[in-house]
Amino acid sequence: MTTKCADCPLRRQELFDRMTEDEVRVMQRFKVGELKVDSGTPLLMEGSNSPQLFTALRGMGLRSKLLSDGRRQVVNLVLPGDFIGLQAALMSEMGHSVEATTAMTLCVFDRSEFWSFFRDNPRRAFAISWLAAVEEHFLGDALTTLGQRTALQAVAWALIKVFSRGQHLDLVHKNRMPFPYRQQDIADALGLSLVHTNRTLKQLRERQLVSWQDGELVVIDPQKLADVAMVESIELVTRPLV
Amino acid sequence: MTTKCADCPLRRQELFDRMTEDEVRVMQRFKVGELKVDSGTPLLMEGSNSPQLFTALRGMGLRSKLLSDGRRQVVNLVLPGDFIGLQAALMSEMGHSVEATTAMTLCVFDRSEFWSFFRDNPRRAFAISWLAAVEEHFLGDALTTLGQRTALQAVAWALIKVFSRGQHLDLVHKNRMPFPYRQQDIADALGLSLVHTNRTLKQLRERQLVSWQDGELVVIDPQKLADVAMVESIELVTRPLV
DNA sequence: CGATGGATTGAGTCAGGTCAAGGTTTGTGG
DNA sequence: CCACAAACCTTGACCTGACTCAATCCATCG
Repeated sequence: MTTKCADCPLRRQELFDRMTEDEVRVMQRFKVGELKVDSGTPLLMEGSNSPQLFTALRGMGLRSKLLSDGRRQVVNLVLPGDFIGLQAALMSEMGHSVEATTAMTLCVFDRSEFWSFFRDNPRRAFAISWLAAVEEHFLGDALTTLGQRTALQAVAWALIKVFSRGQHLDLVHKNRMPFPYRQQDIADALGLSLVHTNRTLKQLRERQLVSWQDGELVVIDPQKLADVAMVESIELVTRPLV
Repeated sequence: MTTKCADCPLRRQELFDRMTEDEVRVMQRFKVGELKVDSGTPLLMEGSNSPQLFTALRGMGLRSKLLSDGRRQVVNLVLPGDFIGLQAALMSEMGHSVEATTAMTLCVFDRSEFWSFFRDNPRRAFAISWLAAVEEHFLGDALTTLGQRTALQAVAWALIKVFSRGQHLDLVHKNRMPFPYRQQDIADALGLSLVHTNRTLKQLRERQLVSWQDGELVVIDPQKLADVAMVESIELVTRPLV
């Protein structure tokens, strides 16, 4: 039994823009099913032209690129509400791979329907472009982190960033949120070695800013962490859900 | 006297997708004028909500973000055909600043017309989203460069990337293209210090791969340069022009 | 109970950073 | 036409943040 878009638990969160009933109907028609995958499952491959597009409903994942010599760059994390396959939909090739880090539930859309969906629903089309622009914005920030921040600032930046996303998704309870990634994932996201990432986390722990163990992230003082990260504002911007 | 979209010199280049006559008319209606600026002129500021959007017609520029302590990250270069202000159009705030490096000529569009333009012209809307996706793709590559490549590979990557863009724009003649940036710009783009960028360029020069002086970039052996950069393919993907 | 995947820590090295000093070119005012 | 300044490029010397290599520890699991 798949979740009806009308009953979508995500749409209720304040993070996501309100949708008209019409839009909900349109989404429901576009949605062809639901997919449940185990942790570790690859969802899309870099360079592939997937026939399916997804929206993460439950669970977490990550987007990454592989270099020919095996080095890996984690491009972003995937959290509930994230649209997966935008590049495949618009261009026709993914620029990165996506895999499930935890078990995930995904809404499935049919890529072949994408163009008519886009053409006939300008408001939804705009929402999709909006998502692309947000991702571009995020990647600009990430680039700045890798290029300009020190390891300490970078790790702090990454953690405050996910934590803030977690807050908006109601994943945070009493400063705690589930964070099922490995240190290697964060290292690969920040262009740091595993060892140095580990030492840097230790430093943040000793400074009483964060602790991260057993898949749980605890941010003791978000503001102080943001200061270390040199992040100016952590404001809520509502976003469309697709 | 402004350039008519019908006579747009860019549209003729094979890099850009063909447009229907109807699309050209629509673009012409959306275009409100032309802007000429001197080198060094700021075009859009990070965080601003510009009333104007642009397409670069002639000249080069760059996109950058500033950190609160003055460090700068160059996010991308701006070459003819690039759309400027996408983020302002879709979200309502730029994630980076844009400035002219050389004198530039820009097509000017009215942001307040953007939504109706987007709504009434799904094919053009799709083209815009396509551009956003391409930018996202590029930024993923750039992130991988900063995160995983060595300084030598990174500089090689940056140079082969612009050179390849230059080729598609007919800026290259006999392996030479205009390249009006400062070494500091490239350093800021790659998260390297100026000094190290300079030494790295020297190495590439000594290896007979590239030379760059007096605002002119000469790539002696593109394939070898791509090898150093660990770039697999440098293929032509046509793109829409807005 | 050994095997496997992750986290942690120590020791030594190096890629890339910082500091500092010229060199060149271009533009400007006297 | 020259002197001076400003902007950029280049090189040397030295330093350090982050990397690599290598153990060790700890859970989980078949």
